[in-house]
Amino acid sequence: MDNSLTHSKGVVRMRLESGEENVIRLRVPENVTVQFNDLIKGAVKVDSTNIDDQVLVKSDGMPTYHLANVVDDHHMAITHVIRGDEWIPSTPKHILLYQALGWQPPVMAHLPLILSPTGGKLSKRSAQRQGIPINVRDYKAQGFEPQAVVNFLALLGWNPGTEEEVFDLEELVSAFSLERVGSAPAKFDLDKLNWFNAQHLRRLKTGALLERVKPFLDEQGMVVKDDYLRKVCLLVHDRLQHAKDLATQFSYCFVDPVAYDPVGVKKRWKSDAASLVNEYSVRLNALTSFNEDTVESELRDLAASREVGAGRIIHPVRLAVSGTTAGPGLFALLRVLGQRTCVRRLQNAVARLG
RNA sequence: GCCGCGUUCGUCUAGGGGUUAGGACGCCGGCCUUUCACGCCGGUAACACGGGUUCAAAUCCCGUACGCGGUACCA
Repeated sequence: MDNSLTHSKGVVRMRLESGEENVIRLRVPENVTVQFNDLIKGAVKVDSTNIDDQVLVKSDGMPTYHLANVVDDHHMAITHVIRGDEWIPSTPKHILLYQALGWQPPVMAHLPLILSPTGGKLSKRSAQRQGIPINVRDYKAQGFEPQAVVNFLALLGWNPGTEEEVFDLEELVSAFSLERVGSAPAKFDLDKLNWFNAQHLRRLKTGALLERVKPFLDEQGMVVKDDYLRKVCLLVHDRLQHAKDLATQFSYCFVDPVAYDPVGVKKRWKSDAASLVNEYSVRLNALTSFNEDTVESELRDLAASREVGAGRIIHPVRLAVSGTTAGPGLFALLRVLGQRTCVRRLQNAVARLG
């Protein structure tokens, strides 16, 4: 020990006057129990022998966090300190400081930590390795709904006491209380976040969805008129999990398919496909009123006259028009794509798939 | 090492002396359907372990194990 307590006053004064560097520490009382009542953890007790004499003012004259924090909070009249679990060990130091300064400590609440899915705290590095966005910017870039992220995070450690779990911000604000925050750490679950995202996306009105989705279309260099985009949104709204899905998974709503899913081709493009699709395209082209009903009755009519099941035409047409085997109801899709586009794509597929 | 905080399905959690231990995500099956989603219905799966206390313990107490955090003139 080399401090002012271990030397005579004379020596201390001499060393001070000689300009020797020094720090100012908190003199932690010996053998007392420092206790505080945490709103989340309950009573936390620490023996003062486990607390070092904390540096309060560094040798360069700057206060340490511990001092600054306490002084700041007091002067700002802070009533509640709500922070992560990792601060629990320094809280007794702060309590001691409040006592030393003769101030009333604020209410303390220590939130459980968010852990990586593999355990351990969710650091930037561990998160990235597991495909978990870490910066708010990354959540935006990946098309996460702000409300979904907040909702998901809020339910990590807190629960409303009911079985409700999808909350928008306002609902959350009125439902939340520190009393219902648990004290065990929680692992980040990307699957569940994705689910929350889909829930929140579905709650969006079409107009709002439009705005969410546009940046991702821009990113892909897709220029789309609002009224067409609106129709597409109406068509696929329930099938989106992330805002960017429209520009990726449903890109065929905006550009002709560049390839046809090989598995789908094998399964659905039978020997009579080209002939059926070709004939359907001729019929569509001749339509004077192009809507869901007319494209459907043309198709069923064709199926009947060729004596095949409707599926024998529906599946190849879907493949021709979207390049995939999955998607919205075919007739609604055709209606949205429009007559010219449908005819063109059907012809292309006949030419390319034979 | 020492100090602290934790431990209910794989994950998020409800429940806190007597419950068929509830819900959600995921997964599996079914229904719907031209496909895939959505939706709906059903299934899978948990009280870390050992001692107490008690008529009765997932629930209260102690210990162990395990996990996490903190141990700076960082925040």
